[in-house]
Amino acid sequence: MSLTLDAPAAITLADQALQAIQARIVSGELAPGTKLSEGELASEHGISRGPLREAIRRLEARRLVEVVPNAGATVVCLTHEQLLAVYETREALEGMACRLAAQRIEASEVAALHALLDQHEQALGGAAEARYLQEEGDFDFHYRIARASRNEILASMLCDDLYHLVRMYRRRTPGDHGRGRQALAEHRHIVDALGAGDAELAELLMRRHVAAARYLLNDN
Amino acid sequence: MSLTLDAPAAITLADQALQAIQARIVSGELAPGTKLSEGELASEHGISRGPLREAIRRLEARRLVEVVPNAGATVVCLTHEQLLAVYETREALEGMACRLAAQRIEASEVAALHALLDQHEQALGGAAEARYLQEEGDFDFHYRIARASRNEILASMLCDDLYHLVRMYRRRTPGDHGRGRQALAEHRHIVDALGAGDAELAELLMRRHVAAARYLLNDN
DNA sequence: GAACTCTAAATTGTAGACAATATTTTGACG
DNA sequence: CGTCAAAATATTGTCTACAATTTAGAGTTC
Repeated sequence: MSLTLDAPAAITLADQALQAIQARIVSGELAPGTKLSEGELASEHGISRGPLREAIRRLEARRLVEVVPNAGATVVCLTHEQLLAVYETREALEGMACRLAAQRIEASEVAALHALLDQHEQALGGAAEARYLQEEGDFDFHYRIARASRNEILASMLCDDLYHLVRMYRRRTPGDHGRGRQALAEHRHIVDALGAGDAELAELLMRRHVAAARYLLNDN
Repeated sequence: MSLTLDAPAAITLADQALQAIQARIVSGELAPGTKLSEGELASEHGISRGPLREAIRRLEARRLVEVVPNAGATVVCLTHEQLLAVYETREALEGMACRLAAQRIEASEVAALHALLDQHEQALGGAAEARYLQEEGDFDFHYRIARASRNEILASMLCDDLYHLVRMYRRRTPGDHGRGRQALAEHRHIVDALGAGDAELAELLMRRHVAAARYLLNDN
């Protein structure tokens, strides 16, 4: 189960560097605020500065790094307000994605979503390590709905830009103790709305779902 | 009156090339589907291939060009479905921007928006050439609301990505004969909702406004 | 005459060297 | 001792050259 929405088989060195560095940022190995030296990173990845610069600029476009001309790049360091802004944007985009998905999703995809939620339900009672898989499963859920919108631009903005930021900061927020069950119930209602083709309801439920996650950001 | 949301004073050659090529694409000089040869463009702009490649990749991130590894870049050529997708995404983002703006906009900004609309009203009866200014004025209106959302990510997605695509394809769609007055009326209602701090209504009106523009895409 | 193959030209990907700018260190002065 | 200034260092921006891949075309074969 690939979580990264059909990652294009990295052909060029810049592509490989992009994916490698992005993974290091999202995993936390390269913490927010870390300076990214071109020479250092290039030798670490065994490539020249040319392709590495290209990777850095693409990470900048994805909002994972910030580049100051003549001064270099640093891993993005979001303020609380900026993280709220990410969730506000998510709410708008995921809401629309869910609305469109309700109109365009296939029955087989709805069935697959229900199966995914069954899986989550079983993992919910499980051990502590199941928590990690559950978190990733949550992203899988949202990825699938983004794709089901049949809107490539919308899906790309969510999957290529915002989700990486959310993952990056999720491990830093305490939150969701006992929210697993609640989130699962919300997911189930969303899939029901998708299956019924109720676009209005699907959008409403998704927006509430994302908003609920946003409210948790304030309790820390 | 700068329409490009605080364009950072182009310091680096790559920045200058980005803005120059972007202008050529949006204006139609570089038509959709045009092959962008690195060597050719580099000599045209009097720079080396290095900075030019960087400009190309940033245009790719803004969805104005498409790059195929080892094959080169072409100016993006949207299908009708993809253009609809742009408007669907706009509806989601501008709706949320308008909702947030209603909560955060300052009285002086509301007054400035009314003044802008007064200007449009006068230009409406005017000559044919006023049409052009009116079109640009429409973008100015939307830019200001995006900024008033106080959400940098949301504003950047609209101003840096989507609006360029919309401008690029607006000149190709026949549409809005006599829609000027209607659009102006919608704008006025939106500003009224902003001034009243009615977030729900502001979002609803903006979404309808964008949706109305989208429907026009089908009549050609 | 159409289709395939192989060669040659052109274009993109990458590496390394140099120039320009920022940062750090060192020293002097108040 | 702290602060400012200037040189030394390090880092980024840019250019040129080379390698790898794709594309165009000539030639051949069926």
